[in-house]
Amino acid sequence: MLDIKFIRENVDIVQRAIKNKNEKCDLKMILELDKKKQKLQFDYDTLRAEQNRVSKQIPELKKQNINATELIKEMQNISKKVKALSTELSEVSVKFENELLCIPNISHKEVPIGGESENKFIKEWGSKKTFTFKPKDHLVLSEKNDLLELKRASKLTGTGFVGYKNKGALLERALINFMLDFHIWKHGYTEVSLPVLVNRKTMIGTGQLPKLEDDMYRIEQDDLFLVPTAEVSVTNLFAGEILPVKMLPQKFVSYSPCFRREAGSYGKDTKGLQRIHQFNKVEIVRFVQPESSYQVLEEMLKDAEDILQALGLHYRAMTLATGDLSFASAITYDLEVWAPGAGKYLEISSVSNFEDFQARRASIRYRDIDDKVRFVHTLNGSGLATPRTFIALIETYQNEDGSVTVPDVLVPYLSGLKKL
RNA sequence: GGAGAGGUGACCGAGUUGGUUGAAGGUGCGCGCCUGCUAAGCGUGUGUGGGGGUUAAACUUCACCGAGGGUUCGAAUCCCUCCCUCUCCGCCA
Repeated sequence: MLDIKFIRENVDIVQRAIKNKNEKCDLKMILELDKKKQKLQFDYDTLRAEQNRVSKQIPELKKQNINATELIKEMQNISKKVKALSTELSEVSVKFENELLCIPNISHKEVPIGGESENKFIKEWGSKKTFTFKPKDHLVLSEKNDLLELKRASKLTGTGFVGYKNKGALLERALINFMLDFHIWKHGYTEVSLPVLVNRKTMIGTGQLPKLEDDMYRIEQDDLFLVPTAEVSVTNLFAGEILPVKMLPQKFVSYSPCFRREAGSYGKDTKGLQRIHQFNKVEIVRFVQPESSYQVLEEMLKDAEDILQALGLHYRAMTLATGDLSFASAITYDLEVWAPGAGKYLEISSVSNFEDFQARRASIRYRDIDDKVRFVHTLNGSGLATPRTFIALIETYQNEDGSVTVPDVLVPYLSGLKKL
């Protein structure tokens, strides 16, 4: 959420930000609602002050045995007016708040403007592996080694739901543990394991709602949502709190299943593990003071990169252009891992700085050394999602006979198994 | 799911015949003093958000005692709905 004061004073900037992110919000209406709300608030306050003042006199009069029925009668009118104003005010306020929640975050000045084609290359690590044979894709390799349970899993739920099996299940579990351990012991994150079912307020806090309701799985009976990422539960951990400054920074790593309806993306990258409705991910989240968030963003990018490097997977890093940037993010780096069998890069991690956008929505603040209360900055990054890591890994480490060599760092996590 | 208890400021905890209680008291924390030692004492200050006001403060006003409604001239206090926590029972892993 943006600060309404900022919006009032920077209408052009906000308008441009909306356009750059291809959002549709009626900024003009929001400003009108804002004005209307302010006026109503003023009228209400004035009348209430009067009401409070007189109401205090009544017990005084009674004490002195003076008849107050006249005065009370008078006040009945004011009471009615107060009620009417209050109703109107809360109606306008609700409308205003709802509209305000639909304004996206403003992108950082270094973010390229435009659609996906404007995503900017930052760097790459390693190089596309060369093979003496034609590399197979993950579907063929999985079939050959009995790693996945695709058809039967979709029987259970539907298309877009997958199962891991045999050494494939082992490998996926190994990846999760390896990544968790890496972030905990090498990067100093604290692990949290939180509910994957969250309420509406929580989903609003991180910015999934109201905009993306159609992309979320919802349990209608209880009005709960399945999280699309652990970011949601972890970021909202401090919702509504004012943290003492000594509690900052906080760095969390959390493994969770993620649920995404992927509404409107049917037919795109649907093969195997590429785009699925449920997958596992290890997520890193940080709460920091504003002045350090951009330095921390770089650190987090490196944290995600470290995993790929440890696994020996070639990747490149991109800065997402405004049109590709998520609603709540100010800047996002995407890591794209090379999948030799598929012959393309797969988005495997997003590392984002939300600045105070989520903190405002979820009201996550801290008391600074000067005793002022300020919003924290929140950041998160995938570190990493397992399905595409799985793809890149088996495609990269495949042998001509279709077997897969386990990279050294994962061997201990596979109980010494060196080949799939 | 059934029965009961409860949700007040950073924390603990008063406040239920509605009215100087935005909230006693305590703890913690800030500042000052005293004293000097493994600490204590004394004084003083200490919520958030919105509006007005100021160069900035001061000051002023409104709202907030789980959330939302209602009753009333007036509600933390009464009524209704919902949420959450705890205890016991049942059920299930």
